[in-house]
Amino acid sequence: MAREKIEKKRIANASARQMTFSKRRRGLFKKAEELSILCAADVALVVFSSTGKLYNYSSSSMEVILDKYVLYPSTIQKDGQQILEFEGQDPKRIKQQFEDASQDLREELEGLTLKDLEKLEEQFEMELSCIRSQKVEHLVKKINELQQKVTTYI
Amino acid sequence: MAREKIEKKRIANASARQMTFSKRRRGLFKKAEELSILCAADVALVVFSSTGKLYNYSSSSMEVILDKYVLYPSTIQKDGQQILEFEGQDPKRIKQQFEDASQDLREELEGLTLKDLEKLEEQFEMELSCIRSQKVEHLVKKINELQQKVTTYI
DNA sequence: AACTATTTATAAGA
DNA sequence: TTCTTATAAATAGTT
Repeated sequence: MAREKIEKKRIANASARQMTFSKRRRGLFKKAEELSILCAADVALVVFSSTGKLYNYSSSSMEVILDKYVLYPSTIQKDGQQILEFEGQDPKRIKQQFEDASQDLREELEGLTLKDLEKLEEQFEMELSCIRSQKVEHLVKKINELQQKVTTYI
Repeated sequence: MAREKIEKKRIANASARQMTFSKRRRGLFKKAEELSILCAADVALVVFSSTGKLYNYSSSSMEVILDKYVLYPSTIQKDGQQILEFEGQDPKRIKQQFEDASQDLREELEGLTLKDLEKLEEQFEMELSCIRSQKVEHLVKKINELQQKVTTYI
């Protein structure tokens, strides 16, 4: 896309290839970021140069996106550990996921020591309180909205 | 990059956002493929639309690239989803893992409805009680073992 | 690292 | 949704 059109195949000259890589890599990462911002998409991009150097971008947490990829319904389901994925899903499916997760959890709990169990318990309590505060926040928001409506119509 | 320049922020209108997503996604994937071919680079691209649909591209095997990413020397190994594997691990690391998981959870909770939150709460309570009963069972077992020892040595 | 002639991508309109 | 087209952006080769 410039002085001349180039063929869609590996650039033979190594230094030209390196230069093109450097320019196009920047372009690609910029486009990835723009897509994620403009369209509220979640984007993960991993690039290894031909010399093995890593470049990566992710609009949120790389781990979260890659986990989401791995656990995507049509993607091969290799491990059953994911218990936090339920965005925009059918409630029945969420329920099933939780039941599966519970089953997995029970199985995983078998081998743990008491100390492990106590740590886990503490952790779950933290997550529960996290959910509860979110719930409260949600309710507060709703109440404020109603309040707003009421004040508007008085 | 067309009739008008657009601001680098989330497109407010949903259908315009969808249209832009569709166009730019195609563009991004094309650029990713070009980079991999022209520059002999290994590229993995994962995109989730705001509606949760997955699009992905990889110049070779997605799994191989992602593994390479995870195992890359300087990549921070946070492992947010692996919350049940901590036997023999550094307590600080476990703590960090849990904090990361909580953070992820908080982020994921943002978009949920009250009903979703209530279901989640219920679920976490179930899992918590599951852990607790496991803990009790563990203690009972330990007590029985001690009892056994005591009876043996009397 | 900068420049610039072209090619590409794409926002808005049809 | 697909096509068209004016304009913005990316970039290949050059300096």
